[in-house]
Amino acid sequence: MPKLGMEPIRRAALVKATIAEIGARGSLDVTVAQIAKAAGVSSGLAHHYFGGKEDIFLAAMRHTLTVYGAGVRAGLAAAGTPRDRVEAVVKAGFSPENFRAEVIAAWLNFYVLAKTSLPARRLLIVYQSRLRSNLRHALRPLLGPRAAAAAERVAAQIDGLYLREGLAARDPDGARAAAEVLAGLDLELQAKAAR
Amino acid sequence: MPKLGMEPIRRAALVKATIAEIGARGSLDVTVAQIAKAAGVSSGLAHHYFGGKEDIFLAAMRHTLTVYGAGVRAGLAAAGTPRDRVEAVVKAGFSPENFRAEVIAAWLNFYVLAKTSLPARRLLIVYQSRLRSNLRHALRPLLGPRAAAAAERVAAQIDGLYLREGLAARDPDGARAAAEVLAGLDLELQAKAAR
DNA sequence: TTCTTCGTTGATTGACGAGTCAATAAAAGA
DNA sequence: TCTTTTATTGACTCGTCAATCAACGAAGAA
Repeated sequence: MPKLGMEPIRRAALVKATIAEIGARGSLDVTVAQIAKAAGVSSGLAHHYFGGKEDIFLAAMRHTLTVYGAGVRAGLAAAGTPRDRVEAVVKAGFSPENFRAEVIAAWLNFYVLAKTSLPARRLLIVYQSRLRSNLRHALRPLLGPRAAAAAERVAAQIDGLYLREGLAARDPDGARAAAEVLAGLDLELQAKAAR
Repeated sequence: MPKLGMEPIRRAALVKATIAEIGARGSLDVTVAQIAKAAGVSSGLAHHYFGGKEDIFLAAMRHTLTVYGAGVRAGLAAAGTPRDRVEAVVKAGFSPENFRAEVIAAWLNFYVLAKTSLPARRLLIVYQSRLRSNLRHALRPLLGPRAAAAAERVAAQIDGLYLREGLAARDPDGARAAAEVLAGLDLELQAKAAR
């Protein structure tokens, strides 16, 4: 059986299974055995490729962050105007890829993990910093010195909408959430114009 | 020893200890034994007065919600102008009483619990509904038909700021967070005025 | 005083789960 | 062919923790 080079395949399968299981059970108390089973391997193998449970979660977290980051970059690359750039950053967070029940449940899990795991906390802080940085840069041409404060508000809105959606899924495609944040953005622009 | 009427005292002590332990450990994996010890009683007693661990958490949740609700009502009662009413609702969430590391950690815990426990989910939904309702009513005189959308944005900002503060405490008295939300509120008012 | 009820303890049980380990099997290399 | 390396399993160990339970002490009732 053992064809060589299984490692990346297994790792990917386990990461995917981790997010899927968290979402499916709706619970964050997922056991290694459950994850392994969902990935079609034994629990021993999960420990073999990852050091332990926390490493599995961290890998899932990195994967989620990577997917999100790729979405942001793709959106930015396709954006023409500054306004497009802002929309790209906002919409990346609410894209069907990221704004799914499983992924949102995983995010919540990461916040919990970050309470006790230093690497997890670092990862989350990196994400938050990037999100704010992206928003600031995209908003700068539109709002000038007001960009920083506006970025904070928009970022908080995004996080808050994630939390709400995680509690009671009612916006499966994320369209409403994105529209809501962009409506808030328009307020920032109007306030600037009114000066 | 047993003086009569211990039940409410013990329940209160256990609820308080629950929130304190969650905050102190920084972890949401708090054991009944830890809570009981912090409350100065045995683990058996915790099971005696509450049915089980989940009931203890639910009681702590209800307590947190009650404290928060009382804060909102007190603020509203002291508010004169509509603007004061909005500020009261916002500031209640960031008052030193509610916006403490322990309480924020407890909130995160409740969100996790809500994923698996129906009563917990219901309680959180009640809270969210109340928050939005309070904001809508307070904003109505200021924004008219725009009040509902503005309330959603403000509520999302509040939740998002809680999440951020829970990750890396950097705003111990909540002053910055409250100011940030109120700055967002001013945008809503300016946009209305600019029509 | 005797009985009942409330308050309280801590040892115990039973379940569950993370992580280990010895064993097996298949490919690749010598 | 023989050996080494990689892949894989599942039983086992060890610890933890929620929940139970038998027992005890103290206050009030009869």
